[in-house]
Amino acid sequence: MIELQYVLAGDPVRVHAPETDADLDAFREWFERANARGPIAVDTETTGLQIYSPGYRLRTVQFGDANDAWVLLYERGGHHAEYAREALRRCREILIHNAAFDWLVLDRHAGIPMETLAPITTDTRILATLIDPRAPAGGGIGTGLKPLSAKWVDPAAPDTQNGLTKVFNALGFTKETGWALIPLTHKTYLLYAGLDVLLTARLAPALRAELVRLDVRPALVPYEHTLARICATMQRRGLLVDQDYAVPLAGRLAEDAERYGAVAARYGVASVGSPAQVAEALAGMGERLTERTDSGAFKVDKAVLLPMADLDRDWQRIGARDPNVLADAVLRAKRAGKWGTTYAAAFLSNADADSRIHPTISPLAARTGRMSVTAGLHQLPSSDHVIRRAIIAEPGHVVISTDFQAVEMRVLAALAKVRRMIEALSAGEDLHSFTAELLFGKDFTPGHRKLAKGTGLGKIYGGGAITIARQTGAPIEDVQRTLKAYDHLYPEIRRASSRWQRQAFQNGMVFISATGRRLPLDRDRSYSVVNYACQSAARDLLGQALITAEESGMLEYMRLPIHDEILASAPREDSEEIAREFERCMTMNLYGVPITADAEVGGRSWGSLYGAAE
DNA sequence: AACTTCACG
DNA sequence: ACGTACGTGAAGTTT
Repeated sequence: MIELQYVLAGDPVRVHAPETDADLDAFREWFERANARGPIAVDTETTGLQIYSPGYRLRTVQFGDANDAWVLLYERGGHHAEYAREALRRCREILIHNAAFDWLVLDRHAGIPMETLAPITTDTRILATLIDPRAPAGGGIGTGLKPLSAKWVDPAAPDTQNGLTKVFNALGFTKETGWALIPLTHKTYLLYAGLDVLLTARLAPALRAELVRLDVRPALVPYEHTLARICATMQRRGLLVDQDYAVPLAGRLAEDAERYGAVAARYGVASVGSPAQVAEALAGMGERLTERTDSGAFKVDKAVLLPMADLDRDWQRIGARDPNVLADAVLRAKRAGKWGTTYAAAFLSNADADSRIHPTISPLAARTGRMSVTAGLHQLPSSDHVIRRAIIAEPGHVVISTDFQAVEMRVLAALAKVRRMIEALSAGEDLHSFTAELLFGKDFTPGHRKLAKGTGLGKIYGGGAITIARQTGAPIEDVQRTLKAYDHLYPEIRRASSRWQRQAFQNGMVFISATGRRLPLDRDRSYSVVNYACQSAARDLLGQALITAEESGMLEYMRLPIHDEILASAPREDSEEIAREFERCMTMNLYGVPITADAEVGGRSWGSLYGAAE
């Protein structure tokens, strides 16, 4: 037995790594007692983060309570692996920090189905996020094990991840390769593996006490754990990449990027990704750059370059000036480059041996509670079908996309009790048309509706006339007039904004959402409370829809949540019926305001919903 | 690591 | 008193 000592918050703690069968029996004895006493903290060490990549290995499985950690050398197989699996099957209650990762690792590499662990798991990361959802960049301490342990367990608790990186480097490995290459019984590796469960075990009661102290709605805890399980199930399933389509697509886009890059090079721009080079070359051609970035450099983004290339926001010729050839080349080179690398090539490199992408779906990611998805799948171009065409439904299936209709506006109407909005929505009216008619009369144009829509969204985001004008393309005077009329028409929005800001100020700059979620506000932009309230409540409507859909047996078809949409893959012959079921699951009522959903049944590829042939 | 840009809801 | 676009993930360049 390898035995290591450490001191946490003044208490001596022990890390044990069984080597012989007798050592493993000692583990089993400890486990039986600890398992009867209370929750067991669980963690794994693996060769990396790409759970579905070939050659991926589960190296250790750790079990622990507040004082003892046991690091089982799973990689050695035999009894080491058997004892770990047996313990996992026998656990009554477990604590994991960021459970989805370990669920999926153990599901894939230890044969422990996620479905057996999820119902007995408390995820300390979920608890921490319900206390403060902010990332360090957003002003919070973050939800990593290190910062949380420093705050709640021991300010001197080591940063086990960073500490290991240093060890890796000292051994001649890198941050990436070290996880796979470090000798299994390296003392620091075992110590830190053990500390992670000791810290998690100590974190859980502290976080629970804080949730009680802050009076956070208890129902949020099981709700978030259910969503974590549903999202992890979708992650495990993954999405199919059409290799035969994606491979040539990546090549074609790379060629396009190179061709347009060569044009830019003729004008002195060696690298189109360098704003400084682009700005200098454009200035040298006599173009006047006026907009500046936060740091004072000249801005040369798409909004600046499109008009210079005489293109509108849809890349159509305006006919207002001679197009600047460099601006045009930079725009095209950058778009082809981004689409090629961030999407097409990434699909291929992210796909597993079965051509499936398993994006990390974080159900509780943004400070508003919104979900996030990796591998670019939340940001695929929607203006064109070429990229989405590469993602396909299962063989014999078609793609179904069901989305809420104008959900954030409906949420605003419900939360701010906007009388005329509620009346219109209850009568089944199209909200933006309704607003346009009230503002511009019966003969309002599609442009008027667009302006009404842009102003409504601007209201939710907290935008001003200038920004809304830039977004909608409408003249500033029209926008200013519409904004004024909007306030007159729906006075409850401004009143709710003031009320919510006041509530937040009186509650330590934390707004409590409709579902009881804590939403910290930035003091200098408290106006954003309207956005936070709407975005957060809309996220919880999607969360509820995911849960309802699972209860209706739809989970096997679900592939991805996308803020106001559920993407699914379903057998072609049942697709219409399943689409109607998704609509039912997403149809609900928020304080008397109908929340409605609309399903679209496509062909084999996601691109079919964006104009692709199939 | 910071900055800039670009893709989405 | 007035006005402020919100939230993400990913890639490339510069420091």
